[in-house]
Amino acid sequence: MNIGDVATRSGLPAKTIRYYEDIGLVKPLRSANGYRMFHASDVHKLAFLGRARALGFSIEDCRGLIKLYEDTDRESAEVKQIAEEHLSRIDDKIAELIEMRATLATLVDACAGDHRPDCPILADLASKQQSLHLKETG
Amino acid sequence: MNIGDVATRSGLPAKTIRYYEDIGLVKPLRSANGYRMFHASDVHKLAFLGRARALGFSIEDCRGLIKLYEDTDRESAEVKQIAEEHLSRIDDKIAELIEMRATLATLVDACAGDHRPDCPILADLASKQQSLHLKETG
DNA sequence: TATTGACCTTCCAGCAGGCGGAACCCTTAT
DNA sequence: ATAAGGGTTCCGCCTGCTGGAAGGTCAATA
Repeated sequence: MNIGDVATRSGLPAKTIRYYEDIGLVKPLRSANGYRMFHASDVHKLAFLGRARALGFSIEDCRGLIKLYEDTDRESAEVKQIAEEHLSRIDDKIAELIEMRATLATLVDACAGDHRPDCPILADLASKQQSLHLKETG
Repeated sequence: MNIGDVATRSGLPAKTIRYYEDIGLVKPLRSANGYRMFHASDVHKLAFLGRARALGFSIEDCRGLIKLYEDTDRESAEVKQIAEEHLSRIDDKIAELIEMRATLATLVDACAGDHRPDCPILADLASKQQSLHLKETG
């Protein structure tokens, strides 16, 4: 089947599928006119990739997951490890964003947001000495 | 003052400072030997940028914030608006990550993670036709 | 004076993970 | 014959830097 069909069925843009071929995630054959020819299993694989990417797995993670997926003898521990590492990265990212959010929310709340020029947000950015959110540890 | 000093005092790598000059965030003069010459105010500005970046503001946000910072007649409402928009983006990102985390945590919990090949994580990625497809079809 | 070694300079390449567009080819319908 | 709607490659752009090569400059030392 052609790339357009595969795009529709897998839910990935054709551009992305070409890119995935570029980086070796899929290897479609070519027909006489140069068009990529995909198998049904490629649609499956691409949808798998789409879902893994939607869960935030990196391309390299995906490469590993695909490999494990295609190896029916793999140990589930290997998969779980990749997932747990990713989970941990997500947790770190969430923690980082929550801290950012707290600092920023404090500043936003402190700012009148009216016609006057006085602004605690800029004041804080300009001089961390009087920060409203200093880290006590670290 | 030379770029090395500025890097030390502002806390930004020299590479980053050169990049910031490239994109017009700072405009140091040049001495006879071609070295960049920074004012004390540049150190201040770069530290400002570093803190804004640490709060997750984009470079374009920073450009706006710097401009507002240097305009003593600006209305705090303008600053607050930029900050609130950013806060909203942070909230969206946090929500997205928390949802990802929940899905992934469920899968990780369901996976034995032992020597056996059976893995709910891969099973889910391989055939979850409906849930992650909803945003495109509905 | 020559030579380190630490500075500084520019430019080129690359990271993730693609997106947008140009320029062109293939197929089918009208 | 032509137009629409596939497909192809290639190139550059996005964010926000980071690393490295090749070379100029400066202060200190042997």
